[in-house]
Amino acid sequence: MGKKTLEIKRIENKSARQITFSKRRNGLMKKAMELSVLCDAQVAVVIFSSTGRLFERCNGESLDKVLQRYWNHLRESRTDKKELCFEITDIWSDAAFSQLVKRHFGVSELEHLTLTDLLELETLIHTALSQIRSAKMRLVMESVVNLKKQNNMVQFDSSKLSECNALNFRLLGGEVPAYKLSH
Amino acid sequence: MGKKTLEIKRIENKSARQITFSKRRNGLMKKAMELSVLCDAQVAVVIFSSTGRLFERCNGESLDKVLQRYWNHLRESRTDKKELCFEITDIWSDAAFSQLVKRHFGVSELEHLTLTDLLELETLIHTALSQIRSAKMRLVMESVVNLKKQNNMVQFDSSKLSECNALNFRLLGGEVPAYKLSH
DNA sequence: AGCTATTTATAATT
DNA sequence: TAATTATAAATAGCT
Repeated sequence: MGKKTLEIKRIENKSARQITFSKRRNGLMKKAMELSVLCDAQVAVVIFSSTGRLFERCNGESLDKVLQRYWNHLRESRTDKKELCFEITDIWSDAAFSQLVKRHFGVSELEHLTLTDLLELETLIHTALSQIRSAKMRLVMESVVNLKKQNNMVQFDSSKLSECNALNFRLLGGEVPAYKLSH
Repeated sequence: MGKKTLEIKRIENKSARQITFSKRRNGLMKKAMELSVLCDAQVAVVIFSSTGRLFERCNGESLDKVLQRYWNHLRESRTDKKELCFEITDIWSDAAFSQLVKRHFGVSELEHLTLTDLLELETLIHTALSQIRSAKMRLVMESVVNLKKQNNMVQFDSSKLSECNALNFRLLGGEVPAYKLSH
């Protein structure tokens, strides 16, 4: 499509490659737009240049939304594989969690969250998790100190606290801490 | 690009639209491939037809990987916004969490996870969270029963357990449960 | 960034 | 549904 047929292989000349990249990138984006309009389709294009620059294009809805749809598509096609050792639970059955989402994003359906929302949500969850763990750790440490003082009573509750802490570590893949509560 | 210039607007005739979709989709995918090879770029195309069918194409690496890169790109460009009320913490600073990832996916760097991995990870986290919460709840309930029996001692530890439980609910957006431990 | 000779993509048709 | 053809669009090489 030019004065000579161009063989489809990496253009070695750097500036020629840069020019071709710019021209063809525009062409691709235009065609993506045309396809979406003509055929009433959702089209998303993500391009990273060799220098790491990001270019994105999407019709109508945001790229987030299309990729969210892709994401859900993956999730659905994956559920029958049942690769996980845990049972798959519906996260929306957890009232506290859905309240978190509702408070932060004002929606109650996962489908209404965009990729950006999910990123934020992910950060929130991780932050909450680590805050919970460190706070819990602090409380347990305090308990250790206090229990050592009152060593002979309250055995039941110290074992419960210990159990509770160990559970966290097991579920999240860590080891039970060395300073086990004595009983 | 045909016998007549086609106006870029939705093709109303359904079968004509279907034919154009098929042709132009192939054309777009071909151009995406050419761009990636000629210019050494990563190109990902995601198309949903009006009937909901998914078509995807990506050069070399998997689509997952490119979208993962897009994902990371979003994450990076978002951190300076500081929209969150929580401080943003690096999830990899949490040893227990990184062990979970290492055990399940065999990698220790977030960048090596694909979208599919992240989906699995997300499920794992949610499952772990709800298991922790329900287990914790059960332990607290047991404690209530036992503490009521031994009502006059162990005040310190019952308040700690209560505090620990309340913390969970606050961080994760729920309400502190009604059955507060007495002290 | 523009120009133009060609190649490529594709709309209409079969 | 696949193949053909006439034409529009994209673009390689230059400037």
